[in-house]
Amino acid sequence: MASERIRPGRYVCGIDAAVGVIGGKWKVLILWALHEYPGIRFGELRRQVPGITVKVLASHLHELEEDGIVHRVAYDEVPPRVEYSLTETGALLNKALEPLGAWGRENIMGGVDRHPEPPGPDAAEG
Amino acid sequence: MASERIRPGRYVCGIDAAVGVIGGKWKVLILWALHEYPGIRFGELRRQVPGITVKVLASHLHELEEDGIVHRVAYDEVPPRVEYSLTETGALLNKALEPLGAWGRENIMGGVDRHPEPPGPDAAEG
DNA sequence: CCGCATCCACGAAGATACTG
DNA sequence: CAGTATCTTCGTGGATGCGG
Repeated sequence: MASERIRPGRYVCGIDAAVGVIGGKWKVLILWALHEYPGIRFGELRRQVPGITVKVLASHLHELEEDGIVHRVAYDEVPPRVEYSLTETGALLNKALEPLGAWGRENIMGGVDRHPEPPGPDAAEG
Repeated sequence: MASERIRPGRYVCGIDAAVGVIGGKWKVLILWALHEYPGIRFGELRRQVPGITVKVLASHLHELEEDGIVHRVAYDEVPPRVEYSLTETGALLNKALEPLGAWGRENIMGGVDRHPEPPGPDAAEG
C-alpha cells in the first residue's frame, strides 16, 4: 500500500479515487506549478502557489510523493536544495485533468483563465 | 452570480474551478448516480450513495443545482415527489471526468472498479 | 415522502516559532 | 534554504428532531 489514500475499498470508482488523491484546496495548483516548472524548488514552489502555508505545502508534497505523483530530489548541499517534479504517473494525471480544466474554464469561469500562457522556463529561477 | 462557488477571482484555472465545484467527499458519487438514474428521487438517490446523510445529500444537491449541474423537478403531490437529473452542463462535466476516472482506475485502483460502467454510456458507443 | 434546522465531532488549514 | 512542531481556527460532515 502506497499510502492511506491508496488502499482497497476506499473508493468506488476511478473518479472517486482520483478526487481522493488530488482533492483538497491546493493539490491541483501544486500539480500545475510542478508541470509548468519541472525541478522547481520548495521556496519557488511556495511562491508559485500564492497563499499556501509552509506546513500545508510540505504535507501535500509528502502525500503526493507517497501517492507516486511527485518526485523529490534532495541535494546534500549547504544551503540545502530540494527539487520537485512530476512522475510519469503525475504527468498522466495532469493530462487526464485537461478536459476537466476545459470544462471548468468554459462552464465556470466563462472562458477566462488567469494563466492563459506559461511564462516559460526562464521565469522559473532568478 | 450563480453561487458562492462561482464568482470571479475564486479560481486561478479551470481545473481549480472544476475541483471547487465537484470537490468534497460526495459530489462525484452523486453525479455518477444522477448519470446512471436520470430523474432519480431523493430517497432512491440516498440509497444509491451509501453512507451519505440526508443533510449532506440535500445541501450538495442544492449546491449542484446552484452551479447548474443538477436539474430539480418538484411535483406538487401528496406524498411529495422530487426528481433530480443532470443538466447539459452536468452531462458535459461527467464526460470531462472520464479521463480522470480512467487515470484513477489504472493508477490508483489497479484497474479494478466497483461498478461495472463508468459514467458516459455514449463513450462506449462511438 | 422530502427536506430543513440545530447542535456536535473531526480533520484540514493557518500562524508562529524553531531546527538542521 | 527546507522543512518540522505546536496551537488555534475554520469548514465539512454526522446525528437527531421538526415542518410541509
